[in-house]
Order: sequence, then C-alpha cells, then structure tokens
Amino acid sequence: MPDSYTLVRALSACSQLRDLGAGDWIHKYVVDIGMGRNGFVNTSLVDMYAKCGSMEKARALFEEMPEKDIVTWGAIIQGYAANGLPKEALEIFQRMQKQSLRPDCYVIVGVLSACARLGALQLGESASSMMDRNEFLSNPVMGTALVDMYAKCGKMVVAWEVFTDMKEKDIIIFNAVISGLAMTGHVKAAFSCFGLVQKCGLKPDGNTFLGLLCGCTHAGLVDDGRCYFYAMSHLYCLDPTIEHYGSMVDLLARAGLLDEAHRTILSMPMKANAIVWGALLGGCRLHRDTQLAEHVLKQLIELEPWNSGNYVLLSNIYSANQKWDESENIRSLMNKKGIQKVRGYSWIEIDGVVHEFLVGDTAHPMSENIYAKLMELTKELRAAGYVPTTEFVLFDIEEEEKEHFLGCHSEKLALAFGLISTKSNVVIRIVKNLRVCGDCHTAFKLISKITCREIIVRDTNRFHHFMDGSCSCRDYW
DNA sequence: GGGCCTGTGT
Repeated sequence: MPDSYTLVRALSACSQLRDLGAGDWIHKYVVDIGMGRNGFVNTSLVDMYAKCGSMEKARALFEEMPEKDIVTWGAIIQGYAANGLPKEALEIFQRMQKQSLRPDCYVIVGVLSACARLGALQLGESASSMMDRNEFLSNPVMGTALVDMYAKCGKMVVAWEVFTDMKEKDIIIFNAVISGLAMTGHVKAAFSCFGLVQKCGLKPDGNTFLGLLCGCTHAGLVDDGRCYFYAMSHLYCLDPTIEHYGSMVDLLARAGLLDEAHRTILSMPMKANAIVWGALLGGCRLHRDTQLAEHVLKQLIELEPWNSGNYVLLSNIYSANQKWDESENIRSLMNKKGIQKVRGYSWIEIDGVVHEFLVGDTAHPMSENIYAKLMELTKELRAAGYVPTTEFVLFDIEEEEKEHFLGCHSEKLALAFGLISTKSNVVIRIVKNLRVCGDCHTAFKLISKITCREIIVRDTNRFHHFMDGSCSCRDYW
C-alpha cells in the first residue's frame, strides 16, 4: 500500500504534468484506501487541482478539509492568483486572517501577485508589512513579487527602491523591473537596466526581451525594437517565440508600418495566433486601414469563431463601405452561433476593498450617488467643450452600446465612485480588463483637469496617467 | 523522506 509520502510524490507529478485525469484517479484512490484525512495528502490534492486549472475542485476539497495549516492556505491562495482569479485569492486571505493565522512567505507571495493583477496597492502594502523587510530583500521570489506589485500599481519609484536594495538579483527580478519600467513609460531606464543585466554577468532570457520590446512599443521606438529583436537571436542565441513576433508586429503596426507588420506575420516560422493578428488589427484601427482590417478579421474569425468582437468589427466595416448584405450576413451568423460579447469591467480599491463595475452597472450599493456624480461630470465636461466622440465608430466594439449607456462604461463608473469616495488630494487608481475606450480616454483627460485629480488607469497593456488635462501615453496606445 | 512562491506579447 502506498503511504502518504508516496501519494504526495505521485500528486506532485500530476501537478507538474497538469494531468487532471491521473490526479482525479489518485483522489478517488486516496478516499478508497482511507487516506482522505491526511493533511499532507489533502494539501497536495488542492495544489494538484489548482495546477491543473480546476479551482472548483480545489476549492471543494479545501472547504471539506477539517484542519488546514498554513501550507494549505498558501496552496489555495496561490492557486487562485495563478489562475487569474485574484479577487478570490484575496477573499481567502482575508478569511485566513480572521482565524488569526500568521501568513508565511508563500502566502504573501500569492497575495502580492493577486494585488498586482488587481492594482490593489493598499492591500499589497498592508500584506507586505506583515513580513520583515529583510525577508523581501534576501529572498528573490518575495522581492520579485513585491517589485511586480509596486510596478503594476504604478508605484515604479518604490518598485525600483526595493529592486536596488535586493541583496542578490537574479534574471527574474531584473525582468520584473524591466517590464515594470517599460509599462510605466520609463523606456530609457529599461534599456539601462538591460545594460545592468550584462554588467552583473546574468544571461538575459526570452522574457527580458519581451519586456524591452514592450517598452519599445509603448514609446514607439521602432528602430530600438528592431535592434533588440535582431540581437536576441543573433547575439544571445535565443529563438524568438510567438510572443516576440507578436510584440514586433504590435510595435510595427502601431507605428503605422502596417505592411511590414503584415509581412512579419507571413514570415513567422510558426502559425500566427489570434494575438498576433489582433496586434495587426490594432494597427489598422489606429491608422484607419479598413481594407487590411477586413483581411485580418477574416483570419481572426477563423481562428477564434467564438469571439464576438471580430464579427462586430467586420460587420461595421462592411456597413461603412455600403456592403449592406455582407454586413447583415455577419450579424446573422453571429446570432445563429449564439455568440456573446465580452463585457468590459473595471476595478477600484477604496480603503482596502476592491469594487467591481460592469458597463451600465447599477448593482453597486452607491449606484445612485455614482450616477448623480456622472451627470454632474457630464455637464462640466460639456461646459469645457467636450463632445462625445464618434470617431472610433468603425473600430470600437462598444460603440453601439454607447447610445444606451451614454457615459456609463465601467471605467467611468469606477472613476465617479472614486471621486465621491476619496478626499480631493487622493490619486485615483483604476484597473480595466479591456483597452480603455477612446471616448473615456478623452473624457478622463478633461476630468483630471476639471477636478484637479491625478487618475491612473491600468488597462490590458499599459498605464494611463492622467494629470492636468493630458495623459502619459500621449494618446499613443 | 513529504505538501504551497516571483517575471512573460493583444
């Protein structure tokens, strides 16, 4: 009969292989042989389910466990954080604290990673204060989690301080700080940091170059991007992955070099995925090339037939070109397939609580006050000469909803809530799951001026730091 | 002799 040691090792193998079938089988077996109450085995099972991406099963087992120790809590928290469910990770963490359990460094790492995704600065800071600062500075994993949390929350200066104080720096923490600098617009600093990597005798890896390319993209530095892309394979013997190609396509397409971007896709040694084509589509949008966009969208519909956005955009383009029949065909194809749209949502953290908003959301307890604030803002915006823009019609999926949800995109709701819930000198931080919409971007710039507030919005790929009527992205995103 | 940790393109 296997003992608990054997079972733990076998489950660890399942975790590493992401083999849910084998893991399930062992779970049943564990119960059959009466080992279902062993803490080590149960924690291994929780971790196995988490690693296999089945958080429902991990959670069910976790809830059944009569005795959970700190490792069990760490496994479930980390599981939620790693599976893109940061809110759940924080909820479990708060439950853990109510039981007066002291977090260990594994728990803290999971919590910081969740806070980074949510942009929850206050929670991240209070979690990190539960540990001795030296723990962060001497443990590269913890240090990296902290640096990443600060960077993703827009506190790049603090992230940098932690980074410089680290006793030992490995390539992973360098990557975290390089991509942090890139995301927050400190591109030259990211480049210098790459110099430091070599000075420290470290070997850059693929992620180092992803960070650098990402920085080039945000700053529109096409030549630098081409250089790094060339250097990575020719000087550092790293094979570019599809992620690197995607980044290059993005860089070229944003800069208006649509042809070169398209040729890059066609020359890739691997089959292009939806992300790569999506980067080219973004360029078509930015530079208003509907002809190429039509071609790209056809590729995208083939690659991801369930994605509503592609159908909507293609049908918009057909309408704009008076191809009414084709436009209608696309719409009915979409209906026939029962395709649902992805909805945009935004988060804002107020006093350690993360609030979530959907487009046109009225579920929030403060909803009435939020909409009143929005009305007030809209009036002030109009007075300041703002006209809701229809310029993005062709390329904005959310456009057709705009009439019904005038001014009610999730980021605007989060902003209105932030404005009424904080003192006038507090910086407002919002996180969005999609790109910030063009109209909201214009409105936010003006709102930052009217209200004299700093507003930081992190969308899917970059920071928008609004201050005194302008944005750090210089309208290039 | 055992179980939980960081970065990563749209």
